[in-house]
Amino acid sequence: MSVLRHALLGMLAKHPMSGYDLTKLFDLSVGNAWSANHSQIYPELARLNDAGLIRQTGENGPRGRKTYELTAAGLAEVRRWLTKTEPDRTTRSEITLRSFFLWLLEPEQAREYLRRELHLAHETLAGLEALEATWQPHNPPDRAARIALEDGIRQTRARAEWAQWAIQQVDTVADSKAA
Amino acid sequence: MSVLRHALLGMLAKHPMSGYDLTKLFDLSVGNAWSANHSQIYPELARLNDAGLIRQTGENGPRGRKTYELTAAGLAEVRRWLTKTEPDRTTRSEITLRSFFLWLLEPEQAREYLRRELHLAHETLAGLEALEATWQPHNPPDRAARIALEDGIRQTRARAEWAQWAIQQVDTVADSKAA
DNA sequence: TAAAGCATGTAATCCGTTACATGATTTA
DNA sequence: TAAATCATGTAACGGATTACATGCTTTA
Repeated sequence: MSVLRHALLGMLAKHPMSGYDLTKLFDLSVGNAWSANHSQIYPELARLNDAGLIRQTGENGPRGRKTYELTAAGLAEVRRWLTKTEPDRTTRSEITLRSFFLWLLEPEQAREYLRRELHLAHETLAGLEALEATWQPHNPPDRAARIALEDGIRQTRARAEWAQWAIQQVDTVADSKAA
Repeated sequence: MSVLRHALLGMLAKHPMSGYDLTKLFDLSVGNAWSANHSQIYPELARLNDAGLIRQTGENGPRGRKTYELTAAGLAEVRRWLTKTEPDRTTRSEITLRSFFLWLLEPEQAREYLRRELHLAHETLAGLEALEATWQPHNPPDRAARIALEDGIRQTRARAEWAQWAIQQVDTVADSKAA
């Protein structure tokens, strides 16, 4: 059932990796869609190994590094997950939640909150667009990553535009009161 | 620290409500931003009551209904949360995560996945826009809810447009291979 | 040689979901 | 009178974060 399980299998489908590599990936590209800490990853890798969905390749490296590769059963399992199970589509956004309660603040405080979100969204967007600019996908995994990146860009842009719009709403109401 | 705690306080700021009412609210308006089950809400209300942030108003109703109202300390706490603490901005999107792994599927399976997301986003969008159309906010809480709703609309629209774009990407690659 | 980075693991705690459990009232 | 809805609670389990814990290797 678990998402992390299948995320790990999917990431190992590209090429063999260690728990450390996977942890770093969750901080970078994949991190825009899902995150996980090493403390969650290592035990899960051990379970996937026991289940025969991944297998440790050869020896441990000089620093105790363990590299895992996907097995045929593991690949079949990612594909089953992608085609036969429904993703959880519930979204949890603390940003949106907080906006429900902006009426509890002074207009200037509400504006401050929204301006900060606008600023942060712009920053994130700049980072993603910089990544996009240098991204010339020439193979299937990179093309898929490009599609995932595009989603991040569009979501972030939508958030920035929303914050801009919301600031105007607060301004309009504050103006009508001042008048 | 917890988000649920402050969500409950914020919701009770509008007017007194029972755990049952709050549970329903998490399924409706607020549900687009955050969700919670009654099994999580009831114990949390008991804790908030013990902490003096909310208070039970008068008697239990005929069906054992307990209505809670926000205390002055509770209101101060929501405001502190909104102005002095940072929201968690990490997004977890199983939809986006899965798109990283679309290269493991046949193009037609990938298209099917994206078409379904497109369809569902359109459905959600239609629902939110219908809500928007009937929403004439005349008071501060409703204006804030309108801002939150706008975020949901824009995020959902961005997701739909992304799915459309992604289908084209898959088509283009599939075509270039067929040619 | 000290700091930064590589590399893996376990334990405690918290949050969220699912399941279990009960009982009153309204409506068909 | 049976079903739907109102209404509240607890318990078990699983997933995620934070903290604890260790040790090697490369670089400044």
